[in-house]
Formats: sequence, structure tokens, C-alpha cells
Amino acid sequence: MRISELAERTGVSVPTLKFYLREGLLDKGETTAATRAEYGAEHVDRVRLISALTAVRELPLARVRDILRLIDHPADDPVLAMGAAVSALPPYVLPADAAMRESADPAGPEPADTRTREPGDPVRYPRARRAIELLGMEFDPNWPATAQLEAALLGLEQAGLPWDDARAKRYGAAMLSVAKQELKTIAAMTPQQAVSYSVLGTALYEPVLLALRRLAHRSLIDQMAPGAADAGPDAATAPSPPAG
Amino acid sequence: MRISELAERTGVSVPTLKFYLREGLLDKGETTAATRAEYGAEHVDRVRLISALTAVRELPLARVRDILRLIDHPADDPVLAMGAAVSALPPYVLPADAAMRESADPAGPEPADTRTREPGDPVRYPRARRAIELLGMEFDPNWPATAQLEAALLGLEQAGLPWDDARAKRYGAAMLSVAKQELKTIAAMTPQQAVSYSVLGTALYEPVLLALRRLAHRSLIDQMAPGAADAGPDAATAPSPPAG
DNA sequence: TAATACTGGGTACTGTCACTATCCAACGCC
DNA sequence: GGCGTTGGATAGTGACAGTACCCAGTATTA
Repeated sequence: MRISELAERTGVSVPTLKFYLREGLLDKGETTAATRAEYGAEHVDRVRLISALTAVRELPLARVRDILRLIDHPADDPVLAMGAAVSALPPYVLPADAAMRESADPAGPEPADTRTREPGDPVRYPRARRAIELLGMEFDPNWPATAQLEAALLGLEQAGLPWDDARAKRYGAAMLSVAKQELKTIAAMTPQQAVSYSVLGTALYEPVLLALRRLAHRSLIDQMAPGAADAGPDAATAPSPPAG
Repeated sequence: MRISELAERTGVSVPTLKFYLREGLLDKGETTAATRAEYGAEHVDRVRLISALTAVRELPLARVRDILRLIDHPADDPVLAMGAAVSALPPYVLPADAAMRESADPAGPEPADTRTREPGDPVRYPRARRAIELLGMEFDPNWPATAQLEAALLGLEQAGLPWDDARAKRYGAAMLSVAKQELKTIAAMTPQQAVSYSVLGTALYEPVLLALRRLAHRSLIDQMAPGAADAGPDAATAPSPPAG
């Protein structure tokens, strides 16, 4: 098919497809003449994937590129691939970043104090460590998600939201249950498939989880106060003009 | 305190604080003279909150503004506030958006077909509906998270990732457990607090959940293949140069 | 054969975002 | 009374994700 058909089938405009081609996100079609190239089903799939990653996850194209590279040149080792995927997805945390921001204290200490740790040095991630060990998992400061957890917990703290062991256990148990389900699928795959699945899975199951959590909230609130969410709230929570 | 001290305490530069003031994200300090204003603890808290929202969630400032407005002018009704919060957080989905993209089929049908539904019309969200009803929750196409779920499931589909009832049940149960924990906290709050908590909670607990899921994956994989993740993977999953 | 429409490929431009930079006059403290 | 700091404003920056435009070669049609 030609580029215009590719555009039609994927809902992505021709100029944007050209842009993706230029950026190397999309392979060139098979050139049949100086101004003619043929695109196939694999191009459709690729564009769909890019769309899913940008539309659903709002990922910057640079990260989409990272993820596509992981899928195109799999690392064979799912742990490796997942680590890379985790690094490619928000929240983006540089290795020592979470610990660096530590210095912002009400007392107003010298920031130079905590910066004595070099970026390459092992950092402690105290909040993440406590949660991880509480859940019986092994604490590994080099696993990207560890820094992400620390940053997230620091965010909670700065916003004054509660975080305690009971909560950590509940959250951890829930996510372990989810993860078990996902890894059941992986076990039956070839390494190649597993890599692709773990990378895309991290990118695309997460929004599902979050949406379900938000739906669960609504559902539970309705159960708590039936009738309160009948007419009033709906009208306001889903404003008719989408421009809102 | 003066603006320079506010900057010091929060780790945000003075020009950036000025920018936040201009943008109305931050209240002006109490003016004591034409070129003098006094900032207080509430300003420190506000800046911390903005930082948490932008750094942890990578939210665009416009969304941060929405969220701050929700907290400043609470709707009294937590359901209302949560709906608004859900709308303010990624994945950003316009009400009819998920259903619109439906038209992108391999067969290549006329897009005009599905576009006969007007943006204000009720849309079906078939994937979301099935999942929601499977979990025994009430399907409400006007709840923002419904559209978000549909978009997320559509993303899975486009990427060719598995999604079935068993998975939906497992995910749903996990998130219901999390949601129950969170609402336990809310029940003991004043409406004011509840609003603030539900808004911030949606914004800031989500990254925690995702980080835990990623950690759980790693942990489970290590249990499956002990030793495989000892030296090799770590070195590569956490590249020493943060520029990666 | 000629006119027309559509490519592939390239360069240059646009709008948005989240800051930065720079300026200025008015403090305030020493 | 001099000098650094502040509030307030205007303008500029760099990254990002496309868009617009142009050209010449190709396919289709007249």
C-alpha cells in the first residue's frame, strides 16, 4: 500500500507518517521507484503501536523510540528488557535523583550536605527500602523502580498524604497479585515474546490498572452514599462541552 | 520570608517562583511595600505541592492549575471532586475520544460510519463496559475513568496484548482492594479534607502503585530464575551514566 | 501524448510549553 | 546615601511534535 492508505488505515496523517519515517520510528517502505514505496501490514502494526504509546501513555517520542528499540533488538533476558522498559516509562527518575531532592527541608539546611553523594554512589532510598523489605522483596537500589518508588513516596510526603506500613502492605499485596498474573503469561513464552510482552505490558497495562482504581473509587463511594451520585455529580463530572 | 528564602527552602529558583506567581499557581505574598512582599509557610507548602505534581507526575502546569483549583475551591462532594481530578490526570481522554478511534480497522472501513455519533451523544465503550460489569460495578459512560479504561483497553488491543475476563477480574480485585483502603481514610474526614485527599490521592498514589508493580515483577522473576539476575542484569539495567 | 494527481524526500516553519534573561524603579539596611 | 535585593513586567530560549511547503519523479487518466 502507499503512504496515503497507511494514513487512512491508522488514522495518522501523511505528514506525521513522513515525520515518523524521518525520525526512524517507522521503517521505510520498500522502494519501488524514485517516488514510490510500498508499505505492508507490519507498517500498520508499527504505526498502531506508536499511536498506542503516544495516545494512551502520552509518552514523548524519544521514549517511544527507546521502547521500539527494545522490541526490535530484544535483550533476550526479560529482566534486562523490563529494567530498560521501566527506565523508559514515567516517572522518569535519574538514579540518584530521588535522594537528591531530599535536601528540601522546612528547617532550610544547606543543600550541599546531601550532595556529597556522587551520582554513581549507592544511595539509600530509605522510604522505598522500608516498603520493599516490609513486603518481603529484595531491596536493590539499582533497579530503576526503586528510585521511582522513592520519588513517589517523597511526593506523598511533600503533599502531606498518609503512608504507613499497613497501606504499604495492602498496596504491595495488590500489585503482587497483578504481577503474578502477568508473569504467568510470560512463563509460557519464548524469550523474544517475553521481552516484547514485558516492555509493552509495562507501558500499556498500567493505564488499565489506574482506570480500574478510579472506577473502583467511584463504585465504592456510590455504595457508601447511594443516591448522592445520581443526577447532580454526573452532570458536573462529565461536562457536556469537551473543551472544558 | 522573602522570595529568595522561599526559593531556598523549596529548591525552586526565584525566576521560576516569579513565573508561578504570574501564572497564578502561587498566591502573591502579602505586599508590605512596592517592592517588598512577605511569604509564609502556606507558600512553602504550595510550592512543594506544585513540585510534587510536576516532578512525580510530570503533569503539565495547566493540569496542576486545575488540581490546585479543586483544592482551593472544593466542591464539597468528594465524588464531584474525584471526577474532576480524574479528568485532570492522564490519560487525558475526551468523552467520546476512545470510541472515535474505533474506526481504525484493518479492513479499512469508512471513518464516517462511527462518526455519526455526536460528541455529546452517549457512546458505548464496549471494552470498558464488559470489564466494569464483570466486576460487578455500575457502568457509567459519563464517569471520566470509563473513557480512560476504554482507551487503555483499546491500546492493549492495538498492541496485540492479551486481555480476557480472568485478567480483568484479577486486576479489578486488586484495585478494589486498594480503593477500599483509600476510602477507609476518607470516611473519617471532613468534606474539605476528603476533597483534597481524593484529588491529591489520585495524583500521587498512582505512581506508588506503578512502582510497586514494577518491583513485584522484578521480585517474582528473580524467584523464578534465581541467580540469573545477580550480576549481569544489574549492570545493564542501571547504566552508570545517567545520560542514558 | 499531455494534463493531472499523487508520491518520496527534503527544508523550513509553527505553536506550545515551561521556564530564563533582562530590565527597571522602588525599597531597606548599614 | 549608596548598593544589593525585590517586585513587576517584557521578551527570549530550547525542546518538542508536528505542519507547510517545495520539488521532481511517477501513475493515471483524457
